[in-house]
Amino acid sequence: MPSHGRDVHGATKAAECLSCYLKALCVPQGLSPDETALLDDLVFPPIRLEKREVLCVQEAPFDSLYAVRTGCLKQETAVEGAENLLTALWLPGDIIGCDAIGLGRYPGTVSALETATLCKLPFDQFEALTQRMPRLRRHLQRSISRAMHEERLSLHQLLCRTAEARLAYFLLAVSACFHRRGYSSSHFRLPMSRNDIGSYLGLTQETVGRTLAAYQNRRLLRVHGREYQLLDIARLERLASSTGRQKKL
Amino acid sequence: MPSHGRDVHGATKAAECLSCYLKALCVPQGLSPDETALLDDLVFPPIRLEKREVLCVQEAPFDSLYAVRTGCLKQETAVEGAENLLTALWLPGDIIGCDAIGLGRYPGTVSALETATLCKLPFDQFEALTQRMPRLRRHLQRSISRAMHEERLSLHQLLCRTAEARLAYFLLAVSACFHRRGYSSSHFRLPMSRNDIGSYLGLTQETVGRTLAAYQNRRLLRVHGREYQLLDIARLERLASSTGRQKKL
DNA sequence: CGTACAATTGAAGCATTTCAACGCCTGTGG
DNA sequence: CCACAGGCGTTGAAATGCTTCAATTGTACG
Repeated sequence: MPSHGRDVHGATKAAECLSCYLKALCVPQGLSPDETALLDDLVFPPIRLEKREVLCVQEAPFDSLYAVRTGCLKQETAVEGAENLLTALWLPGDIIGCDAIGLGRYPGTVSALETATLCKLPFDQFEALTQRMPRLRRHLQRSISRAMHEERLSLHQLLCRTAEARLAYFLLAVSACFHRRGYSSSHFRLPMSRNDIGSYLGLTQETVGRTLAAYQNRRLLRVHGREYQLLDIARLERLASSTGRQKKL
Repeated sequence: MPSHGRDVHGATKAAECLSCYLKALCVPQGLSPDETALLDDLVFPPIRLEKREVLCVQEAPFDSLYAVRTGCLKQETAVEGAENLLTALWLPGDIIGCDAIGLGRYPGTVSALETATLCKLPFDQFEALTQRMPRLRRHLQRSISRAMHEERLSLHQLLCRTAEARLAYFLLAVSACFHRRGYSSSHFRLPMSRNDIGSYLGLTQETVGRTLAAYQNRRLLRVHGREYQLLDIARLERLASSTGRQKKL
């Protein structure tokens, strides 16, 4: 494990972190300048991952959280008796590793879907820092709790929905995420294969493709490879929040 | 909010909590006697909820965690555009409210499926206490992180599985939970209606019933109303860990 | 004993998977 | 330059599994 503190990167680190447009998402609001400086010391200079490069492998000991600055990463978990399952997807502003704290190991293999940059946050140092900055820990705890609820709710909703509703839900979630980061919410590139999407939603690649084609015929969106353009978000939202099935009275 | 500390219940509280067989699950291991005493002060005397009684309603401000001592509770979340969704299920030893910390509100209405007893843990006092006992907070954080991963994984697995595999998975999870608490793992009462189970797994009540009947015909288990007896756990496990579909190549 | 709710069963329709075939693009090696 | 392989996406047809709807039986509780 590399040494931390003010090393050769010391001069630029604070500047980078402060200028990072994700700052508000990674760290709690309302830290004093002193506190901010302390946190900055922890954050390593951004890591760059090329497409298909691996950040961590399943079962590797957990040691760091990572904040996504740019790009898109996926987590694949191998479960016995089945092939790999795409269990998580991270876009800019997300924090990787929250699901590894309890286990002490990374619960899946994380790799970049396209060139990505990340901030590394060694967890033991982060923990030590929270002794002096309780807000920091509370912030993380809240994020995790919130993510837990959102994920629980969305997955339970998806369980009883048709492919049509699942995909609409998924695309809108991605769209909302991009929007929050300042990107366009209606026009974006999602560098996942149909297979990846299917694995994430519990569908086959054929069904994903067919459903996208059906959307296009209905002028709800346009897809070209992995470029998506949402044309009628209101209608997509209606699709996403219905089960997709004919009402049962 | 009721006052805490050594009140009329002061004399019995510590004794109750120490004798609770769930203690190892609620509190971190290795606390000193002093620390244990401090924690005991926080825990209210067990609350008793009758069947169908409500612990908290959706959107109510979050103020306490609850540890389940006996009984079984469910969480129903109302989402617009659909009927209620059963989003969580708690058995003895589980902690209620982890998904409310981030939101600051309870994300669903929690009610007892049968008579239940609970320990109430006011969260602000718990937070204050963690200042003196970092282990306590770390313990909670780990539990939450672990639960997050387990839930993420299991729900993603369920998404691509047949009713047969979903039910087997569910019954084994319940069985394992009872086993961990010292109850029989093969013979238990699960006081949920077919509808509840269906809502939790994203199936209809008819499918749940039919699948249970099919299990019975294959001598995998016996069901009588809400009494379950697992006869062939090994075979159920094989069912649960396969998708239930004919292999794709 | 009767009502209300829960569970079961049957039949029909629908959605998704499976399997197979094809087109497209990219990179590789001749 | 072309030929070709491999990955990815698309499309079609058949089979499977689940839902829907409706009718019936069973069970709990006044």
